[in-house]
Amino acid sequence: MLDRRSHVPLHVQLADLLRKRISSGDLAPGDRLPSESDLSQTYDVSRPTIRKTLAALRFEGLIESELGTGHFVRDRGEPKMVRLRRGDEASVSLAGGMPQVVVSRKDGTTETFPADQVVIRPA
Amino acid sequence: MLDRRSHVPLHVQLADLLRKRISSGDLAPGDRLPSESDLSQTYDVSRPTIRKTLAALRFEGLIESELGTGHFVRDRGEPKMVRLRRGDEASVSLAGGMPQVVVSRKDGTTETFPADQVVIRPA
DNA sequence: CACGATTTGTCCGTATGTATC
DNA sequence: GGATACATACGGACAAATCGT
Repeated sequence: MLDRRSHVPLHVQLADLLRKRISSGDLAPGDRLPSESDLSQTYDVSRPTIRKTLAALRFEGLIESELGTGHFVRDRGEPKMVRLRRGDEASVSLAGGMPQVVVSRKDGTTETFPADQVVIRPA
Repeated sequence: MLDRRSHVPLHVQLADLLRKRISSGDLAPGDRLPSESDLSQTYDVSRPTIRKTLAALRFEGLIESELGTGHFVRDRGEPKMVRLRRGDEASVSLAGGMPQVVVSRKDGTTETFPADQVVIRPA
């Protein structure tokens, strides 16, 4: 499972492992992950290490976390199409919780979208 | 400084505070931030809380951390301009270390850029 | 409705390793 | 060698939200 002698941090190893379980379908969208205590026991690492792992997956948009309930594999719908007209521009904001794409329109208005669900196209 | 009675987590309050010190120029590019122990004392929070704050700023590209040396305000050059022609599309990848903008060209080639230094424009 | 169990969120303290000066 | 400083990992404590009894 995890290699303690490796110089790769445990939370990174564990994140890779869980990413594979998700992409393979072993953990499907909507599924609840084992609780942090369970994960802590089965992988024999501390809860802070578990939480660091889950924080990374949450940042990547792979899971959602609900207080008092659990961590769930996210259902990623169709990527939202964002079209840029002449004079518009888009950038990525990493501030705040989740990364977001900020679109500044020619008329001065701005829109924001979750960065992991956006495809940007011209026209 | 920090409001302990607020329901906003301390590391979030502190991150906001440091972001302002950076954007205001109080902390200029190249400057070394106070050590984690110093910050821990001056803001009267634990070192893990300090580290959570600095990790956020590092992820946003605001600071760099060097082992054994300190945390430094990053010198952010001009944002790189990425132009999208018809048939091109751009998306954001959060997997791996730093978020990146992936541009898929009409001809099948792809380019990647650090997400925090990119402005996307049509044409 | 009340209570307790479960689960995540936040915060603290500590220890060890390693790189830099 | 010694002091300083960041990286990783462990543990415990309490709060807040949810759910079943």
